[in-house]
This record gives sequence, structure tokens and C-alpha cells, in this order.
Amino acid sequence: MLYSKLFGKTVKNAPSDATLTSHKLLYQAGFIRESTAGRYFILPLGQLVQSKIMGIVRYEMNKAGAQEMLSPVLHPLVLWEETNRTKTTGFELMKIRDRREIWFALGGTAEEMFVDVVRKFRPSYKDLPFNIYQFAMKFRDELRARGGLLRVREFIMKDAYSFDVDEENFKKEYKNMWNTYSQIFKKMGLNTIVVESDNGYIGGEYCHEFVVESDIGETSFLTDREKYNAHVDVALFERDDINSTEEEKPFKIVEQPEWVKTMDDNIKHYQLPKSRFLKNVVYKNRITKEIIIAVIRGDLDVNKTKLEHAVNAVGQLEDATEQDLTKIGTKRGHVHSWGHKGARYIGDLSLKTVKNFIGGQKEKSTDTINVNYGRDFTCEKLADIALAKETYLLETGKKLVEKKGIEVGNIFQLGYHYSKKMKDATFIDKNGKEKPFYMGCYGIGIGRTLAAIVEKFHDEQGIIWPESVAPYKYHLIGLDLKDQSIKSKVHQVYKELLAKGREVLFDDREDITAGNKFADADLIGIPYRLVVSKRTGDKIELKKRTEKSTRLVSLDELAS
RNA sequence: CGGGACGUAGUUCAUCGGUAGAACGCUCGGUUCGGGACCGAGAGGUAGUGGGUUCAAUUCCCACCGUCCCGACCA
Repeated sequence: MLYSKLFGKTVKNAPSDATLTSHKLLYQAGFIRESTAGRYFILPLGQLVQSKIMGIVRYEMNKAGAQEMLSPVLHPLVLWEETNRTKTTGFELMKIRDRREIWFALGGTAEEMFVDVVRKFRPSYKDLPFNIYQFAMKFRDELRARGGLLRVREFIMKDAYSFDVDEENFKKEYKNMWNTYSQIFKKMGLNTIVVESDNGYIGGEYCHEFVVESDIGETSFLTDREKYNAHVDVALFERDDINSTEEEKPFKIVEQPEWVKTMDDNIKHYQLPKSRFLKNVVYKNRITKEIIIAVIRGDLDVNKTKLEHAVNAVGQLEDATEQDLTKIGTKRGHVHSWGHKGARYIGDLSLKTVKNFIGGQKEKSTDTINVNYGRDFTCEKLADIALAKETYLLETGKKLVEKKGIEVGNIFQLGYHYSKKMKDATFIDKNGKEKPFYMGCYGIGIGRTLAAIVEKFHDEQGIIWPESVAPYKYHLIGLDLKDQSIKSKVHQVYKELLAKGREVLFDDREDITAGNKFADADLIGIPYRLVVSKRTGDKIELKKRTEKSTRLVSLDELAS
């Protein structure tokens, strides 16, 4: 490619809106331009990288036995109605209607579509298992796009769907995809951490995110730096014992000055640590309108995801409003740990680690002390509904550390979730009986992966592409091009490299200074820089993007 | 959707009641030519949109639209 003809040039300034390095560099180096918030043009250089990434994904997926295909972008809305996801999806479904007034969903994920195509064949157990996948544009009506390519509203995703006869066979495919993903990201130079995470409606053990550790990432996970890596939503930890052997004292209602309102006031007033107080957090189920009060030890925070699982309302809880509190006869700061009619009480396991809690029935000028779980109040159930935090201990006694990362891929157990909801999503087993498929799905965000690579591989000068995903292998620079013999020589080098099938970006601009060309080369970040000038004689100067030193090589050496 | 910031040339920013200016980039000419050179000339803006206040609005006020950041949300 001749740089002079390349669409998408480098620029000196990034837009002031860009806060992330990957966003700035991809903009400045001419890989992307924004259309509207969260929707990007991927320019020629950017698309070359995306192609390389997709090439690696495709190669490894095929090697693992998966088969590439393509589904329509517009999904018949009736399919989403079949699984009730027109209502329950976490993301706002984008809909569109054709001239016949038929409604479609713009695909944000494609489980229904893949089940639909599979059921058109009504396979037998002999046809199973299989894993089919696609690279397709995904549409998400994100509430907030963010950080260049990091969180967008349209992006290319590789999404794969596996169909097995049962869980046991599914597990093998799950492991297969796990290994495949590790290999894919390794090939791109990305070190991924496999993080246990929440898969929403199913729960269970099969859901993992592949995360590139990075402070600018949106995924928070806890790790013991050895074996245990878990998303904050699911991370388990040992609740430390506060005083569970202490003797239970008599329950008492005590006077309390009116200035005592917040947890901090409590600490000041009673001169006791946070862990000795009861804390109540109120949620509302946005579907059923049910009020849920989570009761927890004062030093811990409620983990909404865990709570949703505890009350079997995945994706349905939201913070209660003042009006909700009024409805159950209370107000902010005065929620009781028991007794509010019309509310369900769920307690955290930590309630058992403290004797003689303070609080729980705060009124205007009184509160309760020496409150004990079991004796003075009980909840509908005690469950793990607390948010794990850094420095908490695992059951193994290891310390947890909180890290952030970019989720570049995930693997997911679907089980029977879709196959049982969708009509005829079955295969015929050995005994001639219909059985639902046991499914899994596996995604990789291509654009986000690209951004993660830039976040990891760059320096002050610009991007440093790993060779496997670089838009070109060589960045050829011609200097002293007014000299006809040098000009013809560098064009000759370019032609011969192309003839040998090498990927070359050739900076053939004649009126640009050397410094400019070098700066552009560093910014674009192609792995090998070649220079032909009056200094290089018969040879070509070679410099790796990652190194400072240069050396002279012959054309044969390069092309061989 | 809540909180905050903002919208002026392709980009970064100035001007802040009196009809818009710089740098970079771009075009042309010349001098340079191995780390973002220099000189000269030039093109490029209905100041997001609409309304209001005013003799006069890019500037003040309101609404809408759009953008970014934090939060909520995120198969």
C-alpha cells in the first residue's frame, strides 16, 4: 500500500474527548473515526487489524471443530417473543419494522437465531455435537458508550453456539473452547486471566470471562494471584468472626440523640466498629414490584447480583425509591431489620458472626441494642449476598486482591435455557425420543480486543502491534526521493517485497521530512521499519518497532 | 435515567455583549531534507439548532439536539 494513497492519515492531535490511550492512538494513527457516540468507522488500517484478529479467531475455531456460518442481522421478533426476551433481556432491544409491518430485532446476540436454524433440521443424536459460529455486527442500545472501542453500540462479534446431547458432553466442548480461547489470545500477545463470572439466569459453574488486566477496564475481579479469579459479582470470601462467642445480652430499646443518623454517626456515638451494626439495604423488583430488604453486617456491602440469585430474580432488582420506602411505612435511614409489612427480608451469612448487634429498629430518638439474629429477629433466609472486597480472605486463607480488566471474550453455559423455551428445539435420541439440546455460547468482541491490544502494546511514540495482528509487516520509508536513483531503488524494493507476498506499507511521499515519516511510522506501529535513502547504499536499513538499534540488510535477506 | 462538564475552522484552543482569531493540518511557490524544519501566499466558520432578553448575542437566559466523564445499566 502506498501511504500517499492510504485513506486515513495520521494527525497530531487527538480529540479532547478521548481519554483512553487506545482511543487516542487509534484516532491519531488513522485507524478509527467516530460516527456518533459508540459507533465507529473502522478505517482501512483498523480493518486490516480486525481482519488479522478475525483470521486468528477463525483459524483456531475451525481447528477446534467449529463451523463458520452467517445469520441475518435482522432477527424476526417472534423468535425473541418465544423466549420472552423482548421483555427480559438486560439490554434494550433495538427493533425495526419493514413495509409489511413485520417487526425485527437488531441482533444483540443470536441464541434464538441459531436455535432456529438448527431446529429446521431436527437433527438426530448422530449429528451431535456441533458448534456453529459467525462474525457479525452486534447492536446494543448501551445506556452509555465509553472509551473509544471499549464499549460501543455496534461491533463485530464472533459468537459461537454449541449443541450437545447432555451436560457431560457439553463440558467437553466447554473445555475445548476454553483452550481455544487461551490459544487465540496468546497468539495476539494478550495475557488473559480466566475469571469466574455470573451468567445471569442460570448460575452454576460454567461461565468464564477472558480478561486482559488493565486499570481502564470495566470488569472488576478478585484474585488470590494463584488459582482463584472471580468477578466481583460472584467472588466468595470467608466472613471473619467478630464476637460470635460473646454472651447474648438482653435486647433493649435505648434513647439515641437525634444527630445520630448515618453509620458514621453511629460509630461516633457508640465508639464501636462498623461491623457491630446492622445495615439494611432496600431493593425493588421492577417486574413484580416486590420490596426486598437485605440485612447485612455494617462493614459489608450488599452484592446485588448475589441477592438476585438468592431471591430468584436475576436482572430484576433496582434500588428502592423514597416512595417505595413510604409504601412499607418507613423512610431512608430508618429501615428496620424486621417487621416491615410487605417486604421480604434476606440476610447475609455475616449476621451469624456478630453477637449483640446495634441497630435494626431505629426510630426518631431511639434504637435497639443487643440484637441477636435468631433470638430477636430472623430473615426469610440467610445467604451469601455480600460483596467481596480486596483484603478479604478466601476460604483457603489467601488474601484477595481486586483487579480491573477488559473482558475480551467469554464462554457461557446455556444449558436447556433456550432449547426448552423454544418449540421443537430438540434432537432425536437413541431411543427415538425427542430431547432438548444442551447448549453453550462463546463470544469474542473483535473491536474491543483490538483496543485491548493497543492498551497493552504502546509507548510514548505510538502503537506497537504484535506481529500477528499488525496491519502490515513492513513500513517502508523512502528518503531523499528527489534523487531519481534512490527513488527508483525504493520503488524497486517495494515491488519485490510485494512480489514475494510481503505486506508492506510504503511511505512514498516526496515532500515530507524524514522526521515526519519516522514519527508516523512509530505512531502507526508496524513491527518492522525499512528505510532506503542515500545513506543506505545497496542495502536497506531495518529497525524493529520495539528496538532502538538499526541494521543494514540486503533485499534478499528480507525477501527470503 | 441521576450527577458533573462541554458544544467556536478538519484537530487543539482563544475571544465572552459591538458581525471571529491562533497553532497544527490542508493548497500553491521557494529554501530545507535521518527524528514532527523554515519563509511567503492562500483556502477554510450562518459560533450545534430554535426561541427569548437587548439598539446590538458566539458571548446573557430558556428549550431542544449532540458530545464527554462519574454513577446506574451491561447476553
